[in-house]
Amino acid sequence: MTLTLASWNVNSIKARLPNALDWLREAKPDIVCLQEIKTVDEGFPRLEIEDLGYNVITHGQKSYNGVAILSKFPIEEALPGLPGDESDEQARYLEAVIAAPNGPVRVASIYLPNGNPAPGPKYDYKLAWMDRLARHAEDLLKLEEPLILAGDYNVIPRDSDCWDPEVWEMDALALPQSRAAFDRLKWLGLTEAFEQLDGRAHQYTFFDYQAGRWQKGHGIRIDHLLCSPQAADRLESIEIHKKTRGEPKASDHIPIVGTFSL
DNA sequence: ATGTCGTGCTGCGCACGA
Repeated sequence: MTLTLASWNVNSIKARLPNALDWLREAKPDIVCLQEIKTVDEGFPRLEIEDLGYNVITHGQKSYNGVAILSKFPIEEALPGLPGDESDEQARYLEAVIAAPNGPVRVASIYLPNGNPAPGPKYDYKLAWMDRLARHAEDLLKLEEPLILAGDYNVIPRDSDCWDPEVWEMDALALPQSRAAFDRLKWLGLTEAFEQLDGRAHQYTFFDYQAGRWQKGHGIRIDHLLCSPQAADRLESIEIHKKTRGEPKASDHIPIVGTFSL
């Protein structure tokens, strides 16, 4: 029995609906973590996606951000919002317990703040958010269950995860403090799926719309699956569905899909 | 230095975020 879990920043689910439906029909992932749905819950095209056999939960917001989880299996619990700051109004985190056939799997859809320009208040917010994520992940790891934190982390883990490190040197996605905060998640005991099973350089999940980045092959790898030991042990493959980026009206992000023997 | 998308209002072009 295998379980496939995907993460995809769709950059507006309404603008991306035809692309998303096509990809769901073709890739048939069991669980999908979506980011940047850019709509309130009521605006999410729930019926169209339910028609493909998914249960749907959303944590939406007007215009910006917003995350969702789609699951072919029942969703037992929905936990919107990252703990640790009651005053944070940005919809960037949605956690769920999913009743997979071989037992519960805990999943979170994560849209980590971009943080530019750095330094500045937006970068401070990014680092504070990452600190909250680490503290929450520490709690979740104590549960010792299969856990996958999937999303747009807005962190380029290594220089070889972009086409030109000099372009990104001063950027919030690649600054040493951002990488250190990402590393901290791994030191807690989370395994980054692509690094673990593939690890090749220059395998990108994002190509900016601007400056012909896609045409030039100038991308970055910023969408990641972070797995607890109970999930990492069961990780069988990891794939970046690059084809989606070449479709008309594509998202600037590409789905990343993990297969687990769970 | 710039490039392109998507959203929503100050609205039919602009500001903002990425």
